[in-house]
Amino acid sequence: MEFQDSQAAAELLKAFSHATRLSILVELVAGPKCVTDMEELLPARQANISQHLAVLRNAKLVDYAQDGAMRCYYLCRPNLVKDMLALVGRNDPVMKRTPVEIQADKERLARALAKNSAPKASRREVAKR
Amino acid sequence: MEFQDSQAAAELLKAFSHATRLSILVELVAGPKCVTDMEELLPARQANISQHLAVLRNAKLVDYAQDGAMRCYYLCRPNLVKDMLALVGRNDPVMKRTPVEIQADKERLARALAKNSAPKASRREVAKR
DNA sequence: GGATTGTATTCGAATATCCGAATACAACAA
DNA sequence: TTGTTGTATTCGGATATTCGAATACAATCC
Repeated sequence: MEFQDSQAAAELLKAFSHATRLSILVELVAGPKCVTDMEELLPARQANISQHLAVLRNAKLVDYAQDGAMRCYYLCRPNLVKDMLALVGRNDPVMKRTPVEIQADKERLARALAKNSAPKASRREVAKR
Repeated sequence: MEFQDSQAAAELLKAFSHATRLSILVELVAGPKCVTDMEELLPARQANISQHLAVLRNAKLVDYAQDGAMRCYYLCRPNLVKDMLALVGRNDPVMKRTPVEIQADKERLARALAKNSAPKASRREVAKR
C-alpha cells in the first residue's frame, strides 16, 4: 500500500470515526431514513445530524433521494458499511508475544528479504563491527 | 449497536484514521519492526513515528518486545488490522438509487415494523389528518 | 564514569473537528 | 402569499489532533 492510498484510506476512515456517524450508519443499514427519523432514534439535534450526513456524503458513504420536502438517506456502499460495522463490532483477542517469537519473526523476514537484495544492517549492528 | 459500542468503535477507528498510522500498520503486517526500521520506510521523523505508535498502542493495535535498546513493534490484533486494510483498500462501487426504490424500501421497512408495534406517523403525515 | 544509540515524552503553535445557535432555503398547505 | 415543515448552512467558540523542536530516558559501549 502506497502513501497515496494511505491518505485516501485515512480520509474514508475519518468519515467512519465518530460515534454519531456510526450510529447513523447503523440506522441506515436497517433501511433508508430521513433526518427527522434519525432525530428520533439518536441523541443528537437536527442541525448536527445534517452536519454528520454532509460528512458521510462527502465520503460517498450515503446519498439521498428527495421526497417532497424530505430527503431519504440511504447507503450508497452498503457492503462496505456493513463489513466495517461488523469488523469494528468484532472483538478480536489481543495477543502478547514474547521477545523470542518476535526475534524469530524478524529473522525470518530478514532471510526472505536477503534472497532479493543485500540485507540492510541496523545502526547497532554496524556499530558492533 | 448501542451508543456505547459506537463510542468504543469510533475510538478504535480514530486510531486507524491517519495516513502515517496506516502506513505503519502496513509495514507491521509484513513483520515486526523497530522505530528506526520504520524511519527508513516512511516519510516521517522518529519522534512523530513514536507518537503515532503511542496512539496505536493505546488502541491495542500494536505492542512491542524490548530488544536491548530497541523496541520491536508488532501487531497484537493482526487479523483485525489485515481485515481493516483489506476493507479500506477494496474499492466498492458507489451506487445511486432512485426515489422509487427508496420509497419501496421505506414501505417494506414500515410494514416489517408494523408487525411488532403501532406504526409511528411522521409530522407531515399527522398534519395531513 | 562519559559518549552514543534507540526511543519516548513534553511543549507549543498550527490546524482540524465538533456542536449549538441562528439563519437560510425549499416544498408544500391554506 | 403567508405560514409551516423538513433540511442545510454559516458562524464561532470549545476542544482535539498534529508535528517539529527540544529534551528526557534507558541500554550499551568505551
